[in-house]
Amino acid sequence: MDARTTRDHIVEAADHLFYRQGYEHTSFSDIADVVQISRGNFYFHFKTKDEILDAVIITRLANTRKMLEQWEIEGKQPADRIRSFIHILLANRADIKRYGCPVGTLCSELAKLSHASQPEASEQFTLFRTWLRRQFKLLGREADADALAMHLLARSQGVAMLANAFHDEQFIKREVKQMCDWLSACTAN
Amino acid sequence: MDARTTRDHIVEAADHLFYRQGYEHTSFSDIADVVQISRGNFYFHFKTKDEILDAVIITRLANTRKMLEQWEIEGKQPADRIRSFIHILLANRADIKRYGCPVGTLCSELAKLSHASQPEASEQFTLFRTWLRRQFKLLGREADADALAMHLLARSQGVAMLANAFHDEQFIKREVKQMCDWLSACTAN
DNA sequence: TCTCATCTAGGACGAGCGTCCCAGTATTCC
DNA sequence: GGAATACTGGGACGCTCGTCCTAGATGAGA
Repeated sequence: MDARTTRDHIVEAADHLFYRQGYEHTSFSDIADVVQISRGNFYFHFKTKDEILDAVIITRLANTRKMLEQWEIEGKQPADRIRSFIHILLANRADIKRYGCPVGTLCSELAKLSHASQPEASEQFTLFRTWLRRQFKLLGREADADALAMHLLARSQGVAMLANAFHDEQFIKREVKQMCDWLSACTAN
Repeated sequence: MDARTTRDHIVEAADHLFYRQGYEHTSFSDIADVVQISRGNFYFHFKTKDEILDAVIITRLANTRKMLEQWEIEGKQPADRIRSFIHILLANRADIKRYGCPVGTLCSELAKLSHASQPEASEQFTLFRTWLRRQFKLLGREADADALAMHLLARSQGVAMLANAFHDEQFIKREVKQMCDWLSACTAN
């Protein structure tokens, strides 16, 4: 296990814990326990907790970019691609029910902490927003593409929030169906 | 200043700080500083931090109930009442932009902390849900009243989340208008 | 084999946390 | 006026936190 992999393990564990317990509620010890290294060793890889957060955010951004590219390849029609976005709610519904949306919950936590990395966390929303906007433009909705992208983002965030609050997976399914119907109506226009 | 008012001041300050900084990030000292009492004195009124949280939630629930009753009186038509709900997003848009929705953010924070009071925090959503459901029933949407209530709740949560992430008040205005249009379409059906 | 950079474990540090105690001061009621 | 009660301030407690130091292990290249 060389330096890179140890570092990667730390980031991976931190990513996992930040999502499930929140950033502030996760301590160095928590992460060290998961990775099975001493807290002292930890310091060699990351000087501060903020550094870990930044590394986690960078990783998440990279993963999101990869996922969006994949959707772009897999979905031949823009509508298919947008449906891929909508369906992450279904794919991750068990986690969403328990922990909410990883993007949204981190953003709002960092906002309350007045944390310097809040803008970087929001960047993940921007990634989705830009990508969705492009798809809607390809759908012929040049004029209101950004508004549609934001609208869809907001709806998925709201669904994640309530599914978490009520611990209700069924609600996700119902709303996903509605969003797909809404998308079809958009295409028809 | 008798016991009741001091206690009320503490709850009021805690409510304020929990919203702006989050529950975990707010310390006894933070609250004591605002209320201008010593931390020792604090202990006389509340034995634990959880007790304060419970008091804050109870206060919020009471305020919400009062607000819903008020809307019920002011709005003659169910659609007017539902519009009152939608318009809190506008009325509180400055705070929402900076701190998100007080209900949603507390719920998701407590969910991550696996806090015992998470269900009580979610109760606030239930209050809105039940109230909205009744209004939709009065609108003649007996069959899908609950789904409509949840849908509207989710949309407002999503709007609050993104407005906070992007620090965008304008987005709130756009989405509020859309929600009102959606409501009109519901009535027309 | 020796050297040097990389990596590790363990623990020290100062600070802040939630909690708790207690001596002292008001206030109320007989 | 005295006693009981309600309330307050100051500070102690044990703990965990993020941070930081350092001696030693490891391994690759000369």
